[in-house]
Amino acid sequence: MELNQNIKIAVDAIVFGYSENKLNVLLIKQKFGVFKDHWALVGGFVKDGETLDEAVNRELREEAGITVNYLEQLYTFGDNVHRDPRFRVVSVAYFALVNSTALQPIADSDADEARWFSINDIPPLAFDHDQILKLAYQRIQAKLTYHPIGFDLLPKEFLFSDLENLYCSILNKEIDRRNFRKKILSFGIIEDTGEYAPKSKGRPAKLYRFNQTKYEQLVQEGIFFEINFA
Amino acid sequence: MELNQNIKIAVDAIVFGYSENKLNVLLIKQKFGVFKDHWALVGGFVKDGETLDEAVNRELREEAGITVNYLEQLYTFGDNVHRDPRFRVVSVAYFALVNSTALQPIADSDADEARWFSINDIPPLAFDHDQILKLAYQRIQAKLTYHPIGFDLLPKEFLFSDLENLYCSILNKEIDRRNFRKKILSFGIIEDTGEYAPKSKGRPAKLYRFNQTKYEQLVQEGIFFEINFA
DNA sequence: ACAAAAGTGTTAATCTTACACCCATGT
DNA sequence: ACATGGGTGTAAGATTAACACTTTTGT
Repeated sequence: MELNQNIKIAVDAIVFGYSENKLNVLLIKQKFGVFKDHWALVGGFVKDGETLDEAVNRELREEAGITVNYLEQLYTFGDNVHRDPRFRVVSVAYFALVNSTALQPIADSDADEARWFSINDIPPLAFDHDQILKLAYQRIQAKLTYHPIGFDLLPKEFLFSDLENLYCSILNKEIDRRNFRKKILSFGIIEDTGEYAPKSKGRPAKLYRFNQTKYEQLVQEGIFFEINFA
Repeated sequence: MELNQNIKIAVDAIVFGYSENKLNVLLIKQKFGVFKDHWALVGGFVKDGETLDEAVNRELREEAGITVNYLEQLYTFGDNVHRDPRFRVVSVAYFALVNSTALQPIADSDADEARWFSINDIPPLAFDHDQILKLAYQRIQAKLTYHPIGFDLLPKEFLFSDLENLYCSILNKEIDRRNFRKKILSFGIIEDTGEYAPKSKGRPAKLYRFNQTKYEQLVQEGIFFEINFA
């Protein structure tokens, strides 16, 4: 057994947020190294006694002062031996969603700067992070069509039109409002709060909330949340 | 940046094969260490200059003398810090399929022994390999219902009933033969060879083959191979 | 002629799609 | 009264699900 291995292991997180009908990605500016002043995903090396999950959460806290709502492993990037110019690094990439209310304050940041970028306006990224982001974007699109992850991007109470716009803007397509509403309501995982949105233009809109308990119950029963529409 | 990291990186492969209407998994007997004489997945440490893909393929060759038909990354196991009792190992698990004709000869094996086990008759496994196998089994079941991976488990020419049995036995359910045939044929990715199977009992059965070219063309067009049946 | 596995169509039920007008409020 | 966004139903079309008999061969 070759114990003389010289490969480092890192984690990276693609954090998606949603605000003002736009999907955003959290990036941090590199402070050191070849990629100094380039934007990059949140990430860093795993500590010896730390699980991968712990490492991601720690980096999210340290670099961006953020706690995420949803976290899943995305893919492990280790087929480009020179993805990091310093030495060989294998990176386990994670896919994260934050509630839009967490979008504003990027506190505790020990990175030079941490910012949200619209998915349509991403600067050149350090390392192979553009590739990782591309995969994450595909994942969020695919996942949205068979799992109700949209709620992890919205505030606790939201309008039906928010949900609708979220689907439209992430999937980049028009959807039929009536069919969408019917489908989502048919799952029975969101409920009317009885409240109305703060007054704005037009007819007042009902506020809805996601019913986590009901959701878990349905998952138990093996229900599949497929959303097919135009 | 903490360069003083003491974590090793390994790859493991869950190799599925199919023969005599049974799904099989390739296991090797451990030669050394705490788990000596336990069965384990094919796998080993990644070499410094080697990609993860190369590492898996090398291990498959060295430990089992096998070349696989389909290989995809499954999941990276790194949340149990003590999954290997010797030191910390993060393992990138791969999911592989081999054509059933490759099932018999396990040549070149530098493992004490390498054998196929029926999925229903798996011995206790070393490390956390039972957990990895469980995930791989879920993956093959899920994947079968939306991707035509069954062909990577069958010989080049096969009977419709082989394909039917493959779905039944992997998914553990009865299927309606007529509806199944209709669905599969509707994709247009398999074709009649014009040949018939070696004579056996009953009416002679046509031999079919998978049309890789047509398949890729359809993927290009964005067709989704969903298979829903009883 | 019979046993064994292969091959084949139709119908009802369900789900999906397409589509347009009224409602409640603020200005 | 009108502008704005919210809320709602129905009918045609497509897909899925349920179902059993005939064909071809070997024995």
